[in-house]
Amino acid sequence: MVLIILVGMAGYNVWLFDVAHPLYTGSKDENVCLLGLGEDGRLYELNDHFDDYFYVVEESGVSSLLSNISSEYSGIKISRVRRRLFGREVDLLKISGGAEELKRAREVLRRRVGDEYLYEDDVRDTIKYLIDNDITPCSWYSFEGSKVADKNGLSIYRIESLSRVEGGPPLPPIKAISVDMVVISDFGEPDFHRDPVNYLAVYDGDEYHEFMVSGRDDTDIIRGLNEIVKRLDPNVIVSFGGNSFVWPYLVGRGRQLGIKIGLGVLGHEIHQSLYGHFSFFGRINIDLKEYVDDNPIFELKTLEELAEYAGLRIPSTSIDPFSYALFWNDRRQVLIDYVKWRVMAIYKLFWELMEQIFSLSSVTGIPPDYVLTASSGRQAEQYIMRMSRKRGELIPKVLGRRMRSYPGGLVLSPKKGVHSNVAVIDFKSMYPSIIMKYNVSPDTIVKESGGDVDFYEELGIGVRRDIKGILPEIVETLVRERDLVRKMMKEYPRDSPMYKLLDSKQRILKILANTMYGYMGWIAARWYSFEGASLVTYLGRRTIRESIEKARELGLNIIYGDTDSVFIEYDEDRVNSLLRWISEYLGMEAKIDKVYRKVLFTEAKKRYAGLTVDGRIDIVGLEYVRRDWCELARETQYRFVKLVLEGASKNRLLDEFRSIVNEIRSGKVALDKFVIWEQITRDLSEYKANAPHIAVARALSRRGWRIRKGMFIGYVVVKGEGPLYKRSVHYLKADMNKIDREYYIRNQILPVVARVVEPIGINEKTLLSIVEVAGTGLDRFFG
DNA sequence: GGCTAGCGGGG
DNA sequence: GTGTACGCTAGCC
Repeated sequence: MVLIILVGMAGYNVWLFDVAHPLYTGSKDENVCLLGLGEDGRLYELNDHFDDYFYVVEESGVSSLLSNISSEYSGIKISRVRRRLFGREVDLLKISGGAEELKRAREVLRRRVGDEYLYEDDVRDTIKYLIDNDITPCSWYSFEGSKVADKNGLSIYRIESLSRVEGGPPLPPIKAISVDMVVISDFGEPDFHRDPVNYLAVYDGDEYHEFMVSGRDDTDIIRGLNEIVKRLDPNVIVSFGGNSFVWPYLVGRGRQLGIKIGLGVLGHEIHQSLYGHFSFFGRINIDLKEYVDDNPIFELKTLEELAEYAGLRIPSTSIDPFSYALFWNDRRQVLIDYVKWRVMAIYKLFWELMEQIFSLSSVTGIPPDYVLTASSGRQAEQYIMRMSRKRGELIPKVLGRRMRSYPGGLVLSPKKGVHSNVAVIDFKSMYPSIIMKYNVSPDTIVKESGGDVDFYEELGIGVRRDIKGILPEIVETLVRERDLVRKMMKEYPRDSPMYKLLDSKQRILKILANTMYGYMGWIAARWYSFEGASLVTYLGRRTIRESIEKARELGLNIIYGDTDSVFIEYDEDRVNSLLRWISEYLGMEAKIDKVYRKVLFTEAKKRYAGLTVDGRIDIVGLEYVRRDWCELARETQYRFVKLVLEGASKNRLLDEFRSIVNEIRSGKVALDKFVIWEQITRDLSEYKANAPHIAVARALSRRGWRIRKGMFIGYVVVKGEGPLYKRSVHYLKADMNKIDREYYIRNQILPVVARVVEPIGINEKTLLSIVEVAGTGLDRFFG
C-alpha cells in the first residue's frame, strides 16, 4: 500500500469483514483482497499487493543455498533483519517473493536446513497481511483507491491507502438469511451419496422460503438454494450446525448431482477453509452451534437451549434428528413446522448475538467467518500474534514438546455441616493479576538466578525484570482497553446498538485476559511455557495460603477455600482488615463476592450449597448441576437443599423422602425425568470400559448412526438382569413401563438426598430403611 | 475392598 | 485441542 493520492480516486468508509485472494483483479500483482460493506450496505472487494515472506536463521550453508535459490527463482528477495524471539535478539534472513517461488524456497530450506530454523513460514499470507497492516475485521476503515470493476453489486477497487476510522456507526446495514434442512435415511445416518435433501428452509426476516424433495430427486432443492441466495444476496448466512453438518452435506450432495453449491458472491462455489469452516466468498458464514458448543451454560448444546436463553418462544414439539425419518414418514407436517421454527429462531438469534460475534472478531483479529470455529486457545493466539508483531517479535513455532503436567490451585477440605453467615472472599482476576504483577511470560522465564531476575528456588524458575513480557503487556492492554470501553458505554442508552456492541466488547476483553494463563500452559500453543504456567499456579497457591494464615491470625474461622476464594465466618471488621492486608502486603485485590446466610458442606471439596443474604440458592458441584444425573434426581436434590438450608426438621425431610419414593413407585413420573445424558468424548473403538452410554451409542452405531465426538447420548435404565450397560436403552426407544424404578430410587434419588441431609445428621441407612419399607403398607408404622 | 475408566463441572 | 483439582458411579478382580 502506498500513501499517494491519485487523481480520480474514490474515498469511502468500509466495514471490513474478511481477507481473501481476489476474485477479480485489474493486474497480476493484486494478490490479496479485503472484503467490506459500505455505509449504504454496498459490497467492496479491495485489492492489494502483498509480498509473502518467511525467515530463516543464518546457519552454516544457508547463504550459499539462498544464492542458489535466488538465482533459480528470480522473484525471490533476501534481506538481513533483526528480530526478537522469546525476548532475545536474533539475526535472520528474510525471504520474500511470490507464492510459488516462496513455496519452492521453503521446501528446499526445510529439507536442507530443517523446519526449526524457519519462522513464520507456517502463518498464512492473508493473516500476515492483516497483522502487518494492523487491520482488524469488523471495524471501520476509510480507503482510497482506483476502481477496477463493478460486477453486479460488487465494487472492486485497487487500494491506495487505508486508515482506521473511529466513531463511525456501530455496524453497516447487514442482510442476513438463515438456513436449515431435513435429510433422512431408511437406515440410520443420512449419507449424501445416497440420500437426497428432503426439505430445505430459508428465512430472510420477512419471508419463509421452502423447498421440497420430489420423490427422491432433490436437484430442484439444490438449484433453489443457489437461486434464492443469489436473489436475496445476503451478507450473512446463518445456520445451526452448518460447518459440522449442513454445508458438508450440501457440498457432497452437489458433487453427487453435478451441481456447484455457488453460495458466494457472483455464484462463487463454497469451499472448506481454516479450522474446517466453510467459506462463501463475500458472505459471512455464521454457525450458531459453535457459539453454544463452547459456552458452558448450555448443557446439551441444542438450538432450543440457545433460544430459551435469548427469551425466544420454544416449540411445543422438539424433534431429535434421530427421529426425523419417523416424523417425515408419519407426521410430516409436525416436522416441517418444527424446521420452520428452527430457521426463524436461527435468524432471530443471529441478531441477538451479532454484536458478540463481531466484537470477538474485532478484538481477536479473526474474521467473523471462522472466529467461532477457532478454539479459545487459537483466538487468544491470534491476539498475541498481533501484539508480537508490534513488539518486533517473531511468531514462534510449535516443535518437539512432550506432555508434562504441573500442580494447579490449592483446595482446602471444607468443614462439614451447615454454617451461618459466611462471607466468600475472592481475588479479583487472580491469574491475570499474577501475570502482570510478577511479569510471568514465555519470554521472561529463565532457569538461572542472578542479574535482574526474581528467582523462585522452590521451582528453580526465575523471571527477568529488565524487560516486560509479552503476556503481562497483553493483559495490561486488555485491562486498560476494558476500562476504556466501560467508560464509553456510559455515554449510550442501555438499549442502543452501540451499548450492546461495547458491552460485548468489554466482556470479550475480560475473557481474553483470563484465557492467557491457560493458553500459556497449553501444549499446542505457540507461546507455550510450562515454567510460566507452573509459576502462575505456584504464586496463586502462595497468595491464598498466606491470606488464609493471616485470616487465622486475625481470629477468623475458615470454612473452605479453592484456588482464588476463601469462605470465612463473617466478622465484618476482621474481614475488612484482612482485605486491607491483602491489598497492602500481597499487592493483590480481594473483595467480598457474596455472603451466605446458610451454607452446607459435605466432607467433599468442590461441592456445596448456599442460601445468599438476598435469598438465592447457589448449588455448586453437587448432582443438581450435573447432566449425568436424571432430571428427577436433580430436581429432588434441589428440594432437599432448599429444605435443609431453610432449617426443616429431620422428620419433615424423612416425610418428604418417603413421599418421593412413593410417587416414583406409583408410576406417575414422566419418562423424560429418567433420562441420563452423557457425552461421547472419543471414537467408539477407543473405549476400554463398558459404560451404559457407550453401550447405547454402540447400539445406535450398529443401526447405522455415525456417533461423533461431542454427541450427547440420552438413555434410561430398564428392568432386567446384569450390569447397567446391558439394560440401558436410548431414550427414544424406551418404554415407560419397563423403567427400572427401583434402580432410580436406590441409585439416583437415594444418594443425592443422602448427600445433602447427611451433614445435618440423617444417615444413608435411615433413608435406605424407608426405601425398603415404603409402599409396602408398613411405612406408616415407621419414621 | 481396591483399583481403573469415564465424565462433568468448578475456580 | 486453554490449564489442574476433584468427586463420584460403575465395572472388574
